[in-house]
Amino acid sequence: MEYLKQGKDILLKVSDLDLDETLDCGQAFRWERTGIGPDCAYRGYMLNTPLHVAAEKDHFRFYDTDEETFINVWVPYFDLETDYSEIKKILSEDAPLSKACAYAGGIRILRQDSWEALCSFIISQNNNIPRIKGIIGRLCEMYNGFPDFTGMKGVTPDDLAPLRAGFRAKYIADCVSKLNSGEIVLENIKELPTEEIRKILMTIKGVGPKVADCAMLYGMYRIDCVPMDVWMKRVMEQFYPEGFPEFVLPYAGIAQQYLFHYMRTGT
DNA sequence: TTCCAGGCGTATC
DNA sequence: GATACGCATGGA
Repeated sequence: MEYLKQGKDILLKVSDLDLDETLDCGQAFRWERTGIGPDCAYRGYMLNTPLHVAAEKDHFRFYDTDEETFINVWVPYFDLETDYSEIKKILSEDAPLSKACAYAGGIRILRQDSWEALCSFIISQNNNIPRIKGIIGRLCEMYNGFPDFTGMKGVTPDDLAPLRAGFRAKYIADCVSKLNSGEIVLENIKELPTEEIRKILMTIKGVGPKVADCAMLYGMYRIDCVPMDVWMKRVMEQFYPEGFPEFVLPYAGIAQQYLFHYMRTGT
């Protein structure tokens, strides 16, 4: 990974990054493609830090981005200091994973904010991606940006009716309540063993194993977590009835992302 | 009209 | 602990 400043923009050179594969593969819901066809560009946010990013010939252009924001926000968000070539090399020892990596090798795991990821994946349950985006979009309209949970203190399901989140409104309210009371402190539990974090997150109404694993994988960078949705269950039944091979386990969450995308959009 | 969507809570055995 | 069923909403 290397970058240079060009006027107000930052130009990034990095391998193993495809904006479509990374920003539009169901791990984050606040990115909109602005480019037409091969002219690939996105606008979106990490919490309330905006970004307009475009893929150009041999680099990515981060429009109107100062160096401090780039280093502190976007380098970790896009996981730019992780060598995905090396990880793919390891994973490709396995046949199905080799295909999945070749199919969409530009996927990266986005290191999102823990609260934003938790809230987003509570909304994601039994839901489709366009509607998830709609609900989160209305949440941001309601609070003039993605709210911090402290800004939602005392919120009731009725208050959230304009989101049209359906039965998920009461889950969001319970999550907000537990975070504001201090019953759960995300910054603290981040450091605990994965199993303990999962158990704590699952005390929130509407957070089961799948949502908890998404919150950990995307919001706490626990890349050993494998969110088991309907697609991954099919993958596991079909290719890994005995579970992943041992050498995959440390990167199982990343493997999951390649396989999930391959299963959903590939052949 | 019916079915389904990156699940989960609840009831029941 | 395993298995069925309802759940809000909206698009196909």
